Amino acid sequence: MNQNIVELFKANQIKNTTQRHRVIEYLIKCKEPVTAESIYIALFEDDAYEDKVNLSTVYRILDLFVKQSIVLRNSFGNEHKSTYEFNRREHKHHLICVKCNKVTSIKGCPLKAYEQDLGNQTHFKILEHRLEIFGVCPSCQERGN
Amino acid sequence: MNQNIVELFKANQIKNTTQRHRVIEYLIKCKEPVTAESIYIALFEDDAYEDKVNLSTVYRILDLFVKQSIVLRNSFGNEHKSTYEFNRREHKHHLICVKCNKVTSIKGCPLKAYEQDLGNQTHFKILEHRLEIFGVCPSCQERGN
DNA sequence: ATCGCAAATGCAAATCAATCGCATTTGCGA
DNA sequence: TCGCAAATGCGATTGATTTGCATTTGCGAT
Ligand SMILES: [Mn+2]
Ligand SMILES: [Mn+2]
Ligand SMILES: [Zn+2]
Ligand SMILES: [Zn+2]
Repeated sequence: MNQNIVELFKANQIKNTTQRHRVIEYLIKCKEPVTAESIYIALFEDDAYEDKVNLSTVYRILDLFVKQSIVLRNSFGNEHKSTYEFNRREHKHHLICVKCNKVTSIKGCPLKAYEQDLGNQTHFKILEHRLEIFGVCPSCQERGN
Repeated sequence: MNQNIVELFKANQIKNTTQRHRVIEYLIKCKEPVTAESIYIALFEDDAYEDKVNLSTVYRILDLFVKQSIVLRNSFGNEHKSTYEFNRREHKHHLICVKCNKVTSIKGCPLKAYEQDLGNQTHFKILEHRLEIFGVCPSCQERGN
């Protein structure tokens, strides 16, 4: 029973259930965004617990976490499935290899000034942005094609 | 029978069927990205033709157009459905109102230099990027909330 | 520590976008 | 005009996500 997670839930008024605990514990360990299905499988295969967490429950838990901004939901490229990642509260973007689909996080944002200008020009109140950059990763370049 | 479209198809070795003609004709008219379903409905309601185009056919036609780069496929935010737009061959981004979901196209790209740097740092071969900016449009700001 | 009960979960069925199999139709080169 | 590969219509299917409902569980109040 990870005490940091208990605190996190308390701070967000989230009831501390076994299932929620396991989901967020797993997401915190993940270095890159994962699908609901892959969370389900990972928890299923985790020998530390005997029970598996129902897939609908995984979805319901993720919805809750996203609503509370504990977790971020993405969907890259034109995939019609979502991926989820623990919200580490750092503004970042993603670099995606079009060959192997590997997702790399990149910190640092080149858009501060641009957003300012854009707000002035369009009279939108700019809130946030999403930037995905596509390319071929070093390994895939080596392998050719 | 729009002759420009006939030429466009010929140039891309696409057989000129009634259904394809109607789909691209409609997309060319659209100012913003639309879903497959909304194309289907628009064609269905178009009094200029008696027949409707089957939804599967709309999807197949869109896949073909996307493969040929005549049409671009997007999916905004965390929507798990795609939108399509005629490829006007201009690099652009989208500004999306988080209240009314209106999508506005914005031309001009602030990322040229950044992509260069990023390629050098990560050794990825950078190919393209997708930038979506979220905010509140002027009308929604007026209406308050 | 126990109780009560609203909230959370499990399971199966439903939904929604997108895709597919197959019988029928159609565009287009010969 | 003909022949036929390619395209379409239509119904069934898939894959991701959501929902209804009966059962279980966490946790505040006793
Ligand atoms: Mn940024
Ligand atoms: Mn750009
Ligand atoms: Zn790669
Ligand atoms: Zn708006």
